[in-house]
Amino acid sequence: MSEADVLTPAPGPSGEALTGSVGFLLSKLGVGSARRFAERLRPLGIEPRHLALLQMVAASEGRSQQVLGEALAVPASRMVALVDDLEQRGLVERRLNPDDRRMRALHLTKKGRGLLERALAIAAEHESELCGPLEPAERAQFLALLRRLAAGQGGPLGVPPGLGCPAEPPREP
Amino acid sequence: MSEADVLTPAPGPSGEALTGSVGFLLSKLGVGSARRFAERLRPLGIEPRHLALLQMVAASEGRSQQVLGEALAVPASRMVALVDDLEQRGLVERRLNPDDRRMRALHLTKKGRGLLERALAIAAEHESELCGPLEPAERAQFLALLRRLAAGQGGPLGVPPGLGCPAEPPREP
DNA sequence: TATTGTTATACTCTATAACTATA
DNA sequence: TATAGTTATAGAGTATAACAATA
Repeated sequence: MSEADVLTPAPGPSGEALTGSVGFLLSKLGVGSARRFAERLRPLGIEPRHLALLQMVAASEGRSQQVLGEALAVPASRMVALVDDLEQRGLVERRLNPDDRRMRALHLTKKGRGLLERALAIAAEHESELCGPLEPAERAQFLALLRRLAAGQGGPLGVPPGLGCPAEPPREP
Repeated sequence: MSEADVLTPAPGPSGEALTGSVGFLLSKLGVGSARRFAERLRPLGIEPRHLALLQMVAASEGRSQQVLGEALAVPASRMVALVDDLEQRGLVERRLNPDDRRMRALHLTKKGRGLLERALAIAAEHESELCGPLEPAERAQFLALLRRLAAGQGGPLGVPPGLGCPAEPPREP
């Protein structure tokens, strides 16, 4: 067959209209960043979704699964698996509430606290790498613009977006 | 039960460390933007992934499925379903290549061309809405910063990110 | 024998809705 | 009866690998 005719590396610019748009770049950068962050987190044995929950628990210890699930916009049945993961790794405890024994109050273990710290350090690293191409002033400006856009979208700010689909689509060849 | 104790609306700031980060906001904005874009596209009967393919076909008509699949980083078996969708809607044609009858050369139909134009108009609308909170100068600056970051990540620029997971997680209550 | 496109299988992830225990 | 949490079921979507036609 004629390689030059059919196997040309890439079929052209494919549409500057999209590849140069804010929406396209935002989506591409967001997905790429999330994927690399998940990879950085992997040595710790958790995924970004677990970190989101760990932070929630740390920020308001002793809450029930239901309350945290609502705050994270995660359905109850998924919360079970999420908390199971963290509990199996000894990062979080389910404590029975003596007043209402239907509820499980979530608490961080010492191990969980330590891991959360390490995870946040990794997040800071990731942030630096991500913003590497920008000067400090540009980085601050970029962050400010991102905040303006996020505010324009409405909705609760603290709710993570990625809980809807797997944090890192399997990539091993 | 004591509502004030357990049902407090949101368990606090939940971790400024993440919610204020570039990575978090990028991911959140990217996902949100993609979701709303998919909704805008729905009346046309296509999803963002179809638009990406339509653009590819338009940019280099007559290529084989395999070539386009590689350019979009989409595995062959998924290309089949993607092209099926577009063909069933009469937007794209599979033409047999007389020289090598294993290949299907992809061509846009007249209807496909018309729909592509409308979709691009919708994309422009979406872009304007997304950037609504920014002044024109800020918008240009923001786009420039996004491009710098995207360049820093390496990899082909035109490859869309969202083809890995469903463009719009089902949301009907 | 190698390659293009297709189909089939198995797997992962999710939400919905029963189910258990407490209230 | 209603609620917190759990489990079971079914559905969507994917990649891997077998397959058919053509080279």
